[in-house]
Amino acid sequence: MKRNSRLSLALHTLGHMAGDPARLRTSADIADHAGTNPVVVRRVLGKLREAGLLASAKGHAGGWRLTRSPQEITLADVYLALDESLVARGGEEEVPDCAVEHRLQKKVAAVIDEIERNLIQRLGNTTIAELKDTKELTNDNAHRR
Amino acid sequence: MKRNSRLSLALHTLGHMAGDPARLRTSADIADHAGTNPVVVRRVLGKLREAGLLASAKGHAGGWRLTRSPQEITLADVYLALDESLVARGGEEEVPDCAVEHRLQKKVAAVIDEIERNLIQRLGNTTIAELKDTKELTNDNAHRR
DNA sequence: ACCAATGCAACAGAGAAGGTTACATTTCTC
DNA sequence: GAGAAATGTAACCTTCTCTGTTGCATTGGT
Repeated sequence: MKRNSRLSLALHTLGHMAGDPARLRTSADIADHAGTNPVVVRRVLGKLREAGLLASAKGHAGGWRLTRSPQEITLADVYLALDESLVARGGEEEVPDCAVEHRLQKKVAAVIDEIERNLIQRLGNTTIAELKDTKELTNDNAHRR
Repeated sequence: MKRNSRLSLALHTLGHMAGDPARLRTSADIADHAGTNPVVVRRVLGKLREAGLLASAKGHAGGWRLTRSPQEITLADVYLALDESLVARGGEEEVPDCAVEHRLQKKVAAVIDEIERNLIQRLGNTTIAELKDTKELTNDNAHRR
């Protein structure tokens, strides 16, 4: 994994969870499958827990599971939960004294915002149920929300 | 400046050049105005020269100028010249053995590609002439291409 | 000849992100 | 209650990317 690995890791994990929602998975299992570290997994999945997509159980038989049906979790939910932006914003904080700079920032910001909304809307059209294992995928397109 | 500074710097500079296309500007002047370093300016503007948007003259009275009318240079031209991506792609090179990962990459890649095309199209609707100083901006919306 | 500019390579420094270790805490099982 | 197995979290290292900087060769006008 390299870049956007948080989002990739999150979606990858949720995709597997969607295939067997009952199973409780440990961060060690997940890290093993994803080729990364349990702490990294907990960092990422912790964000999803804050957003209410996952629940974690501490202690001996602890682990992670979905809190909703896979059909009710879209890629947009995950994207927003990580508050990542695939669309990179600029410095934003600097108020320019230069007129060109000022006009430029407004123009670019407007485009970026629109693109971001567009992105979220498109991500909202796919659920994590559509990522799970093939044999279960076929008879599942019926109950999309 | 912080992130996306190459694109910002490029657009900022071209915005000023659009206000007075005849004037030859040195990288030192530009760097001074933009609050950065002449070498950084040359790096960025060099990309724009490769793309044919700018010409540079070496030697004593050297400097930079536009090669086309400001109305004929869109933000998309600049964006593409820098081959930057506001939309961050993932690792791309890794071919996953995992079915979920594979399906995921295809889904995400499709969305990203569409967003990127959308972005470029929108950027193509604005020319650098629309960034220049206000007094010259008013009577200039007439000859948009 | 001299000066002022670009072109370019090499390196330093900051910042972000993943990876890693360590440890406290929780909870199940015995 | 003891111990094992899990999360939660902080601290640190490493790597990567990008900007900034220095230095120098080259070019071209005066």
